[in-house]
Amino acid sequence: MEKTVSTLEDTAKTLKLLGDNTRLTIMGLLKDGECCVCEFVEVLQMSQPSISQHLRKLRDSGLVKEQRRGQWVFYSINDQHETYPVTRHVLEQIPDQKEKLKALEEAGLRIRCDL
Amino acid sequence: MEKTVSTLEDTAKTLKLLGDNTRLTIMGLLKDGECCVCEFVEVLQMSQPSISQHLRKLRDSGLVKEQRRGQWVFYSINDQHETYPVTRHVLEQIPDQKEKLKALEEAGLRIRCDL
DNA sequence: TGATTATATAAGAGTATGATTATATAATGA
DNA sequence: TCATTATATAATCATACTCTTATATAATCA
Repeated sequence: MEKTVSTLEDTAKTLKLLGDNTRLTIMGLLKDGECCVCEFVEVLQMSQPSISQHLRKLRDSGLVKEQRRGQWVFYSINDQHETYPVTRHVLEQIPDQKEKLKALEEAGLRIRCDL
Repeated sequence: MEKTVSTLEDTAKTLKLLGDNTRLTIMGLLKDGECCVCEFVEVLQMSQPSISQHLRKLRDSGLVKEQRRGQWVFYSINDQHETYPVTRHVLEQIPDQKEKLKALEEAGLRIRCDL
């Protein structure tokens, strides 16, 4: 039970970022591990630039980390972020997004990159 | 430990509302009990219409309730709201706003309405 | 090297947001 | 009833947001 109180301003900033269906879904997908951009595009059925722009906001704020592996860029949740406790709790309160990834996997579209 | 999972959309809507410094401060003030509009105006040092508009958003979404008592309108947190668990957790993670109300009280500006 | 795949960035349009100013409504009290 | 106090609403404006389209960058592979 961590009592890491963040500033009100930092918290508001994080909540604003999470307060968008697309970004909240992205974070929900990342809850179970990393994903690469094309997976978000596939799951969310949105244009690649739109996804990239959302990811940039999440990355700029530090909520997610990115790591390039070959031609892919993988994103993951930054659990070192100041407001991570709030983020994690939020992600525990929304419906699990795992099935969406499972559907991807069954369609053979899941990226398994072991570079 | 309630596991009331709300829809992702409802959660995003709530987070968006909380993701604003003014509204998050308002909710933080309400955490310790009801407040009336003029108290928010005083504490936040913002114009009355601006505060009213933020309160309307919070009320329209159901995050807060309003109750008129005489010439004052008191607002309080609606703990029956679908996404209340997330809201409460968020409010537990931000710095306490009690001192601001205490300052009001000491200045004789706190409304004690017993209608 | 050139073609392909994955991702990022830039520019533009349409919409939403949040503040201000002015005004309306509601309750109180002389 | 009229003036005052508290609050809500409407109109306006500047800014921020999110999407689309077009293009740039980066890595891979033939």
